[in-house]
Amino acid sequence: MAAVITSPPKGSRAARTRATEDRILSVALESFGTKGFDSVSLDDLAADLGITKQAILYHWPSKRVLLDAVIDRAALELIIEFDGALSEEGSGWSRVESIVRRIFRVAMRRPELLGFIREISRIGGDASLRVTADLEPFVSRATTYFEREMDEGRIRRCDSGLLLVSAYSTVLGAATEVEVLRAVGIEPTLRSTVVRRRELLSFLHAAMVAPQALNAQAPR
Amino acid sequence: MAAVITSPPKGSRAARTRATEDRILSVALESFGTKGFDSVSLDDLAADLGITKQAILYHWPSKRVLLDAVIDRAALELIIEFDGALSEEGSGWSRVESIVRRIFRVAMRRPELLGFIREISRIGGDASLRVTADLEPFVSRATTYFEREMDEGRIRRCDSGLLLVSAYSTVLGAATEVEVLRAVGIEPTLRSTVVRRRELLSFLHAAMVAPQALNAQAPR
DNA sequence: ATCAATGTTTACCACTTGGTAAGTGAATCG
DNA sequence: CGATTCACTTACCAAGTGGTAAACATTGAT
Repeated sequence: MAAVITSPPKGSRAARTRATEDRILSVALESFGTKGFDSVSLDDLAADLGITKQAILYHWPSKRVLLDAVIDRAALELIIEFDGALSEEGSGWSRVESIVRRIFRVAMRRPELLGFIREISRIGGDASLRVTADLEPFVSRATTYFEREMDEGRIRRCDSGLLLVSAYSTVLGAATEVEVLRAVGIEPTLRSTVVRRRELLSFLHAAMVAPQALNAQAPR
Repeated sequence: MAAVITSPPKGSRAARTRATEDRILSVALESFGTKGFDSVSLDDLAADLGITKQAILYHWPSKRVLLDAVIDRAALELIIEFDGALSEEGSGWSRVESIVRRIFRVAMRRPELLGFIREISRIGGDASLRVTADLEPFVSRATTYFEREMDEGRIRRCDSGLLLVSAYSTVLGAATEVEVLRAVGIEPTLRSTVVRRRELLSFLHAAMVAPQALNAQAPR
């Protein structure tokens, strides 16, 4: 996570540099996430940005290093999107529900972000390690949260890591398999998304909520 | 689905040709499924096969046409893997359970097959259309099956297409997100897979089985 | 005004890409 | 047996790849 938080004087050269780097990272994330890392050349990227490829290589010495920067940016955005959900008010289940809704919202509005994570998983190697490292604080926070919920009996006791990944992959799968929807003749509409989200919440509720948890209310 | 079923005389030239084409398709499916279509050059492919790239281009006029052939092969294998489950004995739920077990088995033994379908989804365009067309008979069969189960009250009534894709993407997600597993510090072992499959079956059971269905038994 | 640092472009390079053309040795067929 | 078809290789090619070098324009400090 190399992102610097402190912002330089507005309008300064440093600020403008950061702005173009931001623009590059943003377009790269979009392209890598939807088309795949190898399918996007630096020339493609530069053309999309209205600059030359050498301008990109000025800011990062190679395409591979640029990818690392995009990974950091993607992880940061993911954490921003989801981390807040962990701090929200409410009982165990309602917080889970809130996380699911967030993931669906992200999957609908920023499909390239989740697609990018998936792409990184496929690239494997150092890229995977990097995203793992970047997301570690969030994962650790989520795990701790689940553990506490279990301790207090609001969630059925189970392996918290497994629970996290099950929930993640389930939601991600359900939220992103748009092409599969098309394969069965369903144009992905808002309505079908709502239906599937409701189904999914019911799934998760059945799987996670401890039977004796009376402070958690079943969905639908 | 251009695959010819009739096999020519064994040992004949035509048979040997079909054998190398088979070998090429097999390696291409493996490579495209794990590394992605654009990440695998014809030279890479040929090197893996111990032949030259022009030998590949002799059998298919372009990389894109080869992809179509690989799509057909992947769809065929998928159908072979799953279609039998629809014909199996048992009540509504036990058949669903059997399908889920099959998908998990495929995800464990042939990850590149599911990875390839996902890759095709990302490529989109004609490739997606082709896999859609190839899988249509199976999808239609599965949908019909679900409709009948609903009519007979063994599965809760809902949109059968949505049910199919929900089940598919949920299972696929849970079965294939190995890298995400690693991200939360879980080395994918046989045990963790078993646990996740059990969780998932419980998910699906809750979502699909009609409450009044007494002939269906809840898992675990 | 000057000058150095900075961000970007033009020009270029070695290498890889998908694809073509022509040649070659073996199997098949008359 | 000889001609031919077939499966494949060697030899190329034009376009595109990531990356380097150097020229160039703009900014900010002196």
